[in-house]
Amino acid sequence: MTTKSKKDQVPEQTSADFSGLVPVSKGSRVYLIDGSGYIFRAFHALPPLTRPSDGLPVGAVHGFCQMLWKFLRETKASEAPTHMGVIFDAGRETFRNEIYPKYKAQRPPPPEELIPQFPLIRDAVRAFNVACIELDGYEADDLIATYARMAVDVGGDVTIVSSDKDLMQLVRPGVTMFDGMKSKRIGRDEVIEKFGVPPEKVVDVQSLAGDSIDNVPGVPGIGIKTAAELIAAYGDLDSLLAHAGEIKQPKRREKLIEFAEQARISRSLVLLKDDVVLATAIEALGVRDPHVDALLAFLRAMEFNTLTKRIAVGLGAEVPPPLAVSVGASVKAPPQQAKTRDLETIEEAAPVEASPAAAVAAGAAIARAEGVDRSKYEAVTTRARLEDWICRAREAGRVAFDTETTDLNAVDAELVGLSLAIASGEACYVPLGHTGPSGDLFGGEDNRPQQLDAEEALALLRPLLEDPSVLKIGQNIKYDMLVMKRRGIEIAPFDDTMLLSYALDGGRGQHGMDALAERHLGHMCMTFAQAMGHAPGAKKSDKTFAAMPLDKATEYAAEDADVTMRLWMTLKPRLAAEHMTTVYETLERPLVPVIVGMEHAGIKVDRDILSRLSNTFAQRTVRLEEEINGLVGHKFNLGSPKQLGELLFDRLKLPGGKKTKSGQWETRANLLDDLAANEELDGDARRLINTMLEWRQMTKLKSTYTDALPAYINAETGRIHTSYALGATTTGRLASSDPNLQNIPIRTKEGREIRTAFIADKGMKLVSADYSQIELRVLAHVADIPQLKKAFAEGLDIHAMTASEMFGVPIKDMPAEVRRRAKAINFGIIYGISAFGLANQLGISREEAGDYIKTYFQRFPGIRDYMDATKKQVHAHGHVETIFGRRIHYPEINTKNPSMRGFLERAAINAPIQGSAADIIRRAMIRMPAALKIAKLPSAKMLLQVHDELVFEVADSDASALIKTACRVMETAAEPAVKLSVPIHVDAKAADNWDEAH
DNA sequence: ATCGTGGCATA
DNA sequence: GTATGCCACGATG
Repeated sequence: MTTKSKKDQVPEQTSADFSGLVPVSKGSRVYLIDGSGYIFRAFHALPPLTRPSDGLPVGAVHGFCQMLWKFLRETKASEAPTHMGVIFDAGRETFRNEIYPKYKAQRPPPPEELIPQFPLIRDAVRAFNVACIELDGYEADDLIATYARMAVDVGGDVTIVSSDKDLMQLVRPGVTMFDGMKSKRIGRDEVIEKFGVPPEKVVDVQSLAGDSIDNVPGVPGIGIKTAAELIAAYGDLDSLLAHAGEIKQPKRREKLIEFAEQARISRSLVLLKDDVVLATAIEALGVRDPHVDALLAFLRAMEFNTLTKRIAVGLGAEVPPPLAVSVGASVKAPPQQAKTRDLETIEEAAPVEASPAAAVAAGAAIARAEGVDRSKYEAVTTRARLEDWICRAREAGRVAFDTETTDLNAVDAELVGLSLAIASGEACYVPLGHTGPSGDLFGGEDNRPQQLDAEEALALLRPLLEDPSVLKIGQNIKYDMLVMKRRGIEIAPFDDTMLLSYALDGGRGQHGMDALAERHLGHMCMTFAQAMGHAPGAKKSDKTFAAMPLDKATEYAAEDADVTMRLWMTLKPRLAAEHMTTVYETLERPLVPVIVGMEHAGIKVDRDILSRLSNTFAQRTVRLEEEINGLVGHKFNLGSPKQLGELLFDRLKLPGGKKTKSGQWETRANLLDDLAANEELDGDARRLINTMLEWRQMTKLKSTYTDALPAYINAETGRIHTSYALGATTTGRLASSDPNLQNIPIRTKEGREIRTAFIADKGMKLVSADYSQIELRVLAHVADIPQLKKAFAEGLDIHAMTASEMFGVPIKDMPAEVRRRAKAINFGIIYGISAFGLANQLGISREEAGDYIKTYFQRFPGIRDYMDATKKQVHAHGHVETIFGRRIHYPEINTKNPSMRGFLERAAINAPIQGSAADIIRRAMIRMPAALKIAKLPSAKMLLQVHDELVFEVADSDASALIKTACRVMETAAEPAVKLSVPIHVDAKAADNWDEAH
């Protein structure tokens, strides 16, 4: 086993021992590569390139890989670097924006094609096994300055690979720059040539000259030439400004006096910070050999055929076979050499079929090679052992991570322990908060098992969890991110096996770990009950993870991390092979931190309002109950549909009774409504039914909402923190639970009262922004229905238009009933209409409903075409797609059971419509935090999503600005990936509570 | 305690 | 007719 041999080389485990870390000392040759510079150059200097199979833009990734490979080869041969790192800018906002808000403010956002390539390029760096470094709040240049200083301090030799003039201030003895494009060293002389002053005065010159690209103001009218002249004459900026009055030229003198402060601000912007507190130690930059398999798999997945071969040959590795190629993948990069062409031809000739691609097979094979052996897991209880695991995670560049807590609800959960896995079968558990076997109030303390102090362990783990060069892999990592966020740790970068499965296999089953382990690894995970069964504690409620003995906890927890790592190895390669990278990278993964923020924020709820409503509902319930008992003459359980059905249809022999499939009398509200409308009924029976309906409404509102919600108010925050499931629905919608805040009543007056309990904090407003008719608009677009598109373009009442088109009634003074029918039909269309369902909905005969549908199809023939095409597609391929490429599978679609098939066909018709709408709001949500930041709305927080509605909380004074930004983001969310052929409209309103805001 | 069923809240 | 989650009941273990 690799673990063993590695450990064998390290006889002692002490806190100072970081196997794999290489200290920097005299003679070290440290290479710091300006990653962002590389990216932009790769992007702009090279022609655009898209991945043949799915059109994902990958030009910058390709150029970057090419440049990095060339650089690695050349320097390895000539200069033998000892340390190397690629350093990236982390985000738009840095500490410089605090000094000067306009810094880099006018810089346009990166081109759309470049955005999905940023994470891929980081993946590439990791695959090359080069340290991949970034830090929130700092520019790459500051990190480079810091590493350079550290290296020089101990006598190392630094090369900064960049041609950015902003880095020239760092040149000094021991530090040179290298322009990879021109293959030219930049030393002291070259800096003097560029700036007219030596490197140590570059900052002074830049402070005067400013920089229009970065929006560094400088002093107007002074460029590099003049600045250099002045600095040469006066020595430095401060002396110059002190003696500004002595300057001969009047214009120059006045400007220097007037803009002295601006020059000083400019200096603080230009001066690089060389004492950043780093997340990645410089020792971790030690040069390592590439991960050959990972690198080649990555290049294959990107479909860089020539580059894959070139690098495979360069590494002396076997050229991996190409991935399974789909129909559209015949376009290949032209071969560059005769020799390459031969290889290409051989590859083309090789049989390529729909079987799993080589990378996929390889990943799955490793994941399954050895069965899960719980006895091999380690319980980590010493600092030294934890440091060893962290170190190995760093070396591997990735780690599966899982937390164990006291509660399934992440905002209430207390951390009990966490597990790590570095490779298949290599996993450990770090207990932190176990109470021990007799976990009662009195004896618990003494029985606490020996374990690391939580604070100490987290302090060691934080740099790993936040290390941009180590990928953290989780299963439903949203949960772990929330738990860690509450301890001040932001996990990044990450992958989520649940979301990988969701993107790949939506509709093919559940995406929980147990289901995935069984499906992909043939492994049955230990259940919580199994592990817990061995713990003492009479009451179920006592059985939290904290009480579990360490041996069982280790088996259970480490297995989770092990299985997660194996699932990642199985699923991640499929992403590229099955062309789901764009879906995962643009619709799934980026949503996780957004949801984490929303769940963390929660929404304020007024306990008193709910309690008052509960009382009102209780009183009304009692009165209704008395009335019903009086009418019936004896007591029965009103909440039992069985008893009610027997009363109405067996004893009172009321007409129109229908049975459910289990033989019970049906007593749904719909049916009771019809029953009450029946002329044959006497007054008492009618009163009974109507009272019963009212009783049901009252008890529903009370039990599901006003009684249940207060229990969810978090004691610390006073707010309700719902949980959003990201992989629960087949269509791409989110699901809300614990509590479900996506089904808070709105239709009835009494129900809507409940919404008044959802309030904004003091000095704040709630803003609700909702898409108008989003699904019908999507339908108009995907089915290409001219009348619908025209109606939306003109802002007409869409249901009235439908009614007018179908029944020939003028829109003006249209009877409400006519419009209601048209509305029902419109919804029916979205749901994959059937005469049976429409008849049910409208309370008309099946024949009449069938006629409506016929008329509808005559007036809008495109709808029938769309439905037929969708059915054809799903039968032929077993899946349908949203407009953004999300796939929804229907593996059972060809079932012989006709009613089942009908159901699946309707679901398949609905899925692209509901799913595309879900994707649109996902895109809006993903963009929202950055948009709020740019719009300078730090008080605004997104709190809730209700399928076509987003709820925000914002300072009173910013409400109207938020409405503007939120609407813009939501209305343009489909772009630029898809330009809809209908306008998208969003309504938004601010108020003190959710009822008034909606 | 846990499960299936009926019923009902939302988009 | 689509997509969810939660409640109470009543039968099961």
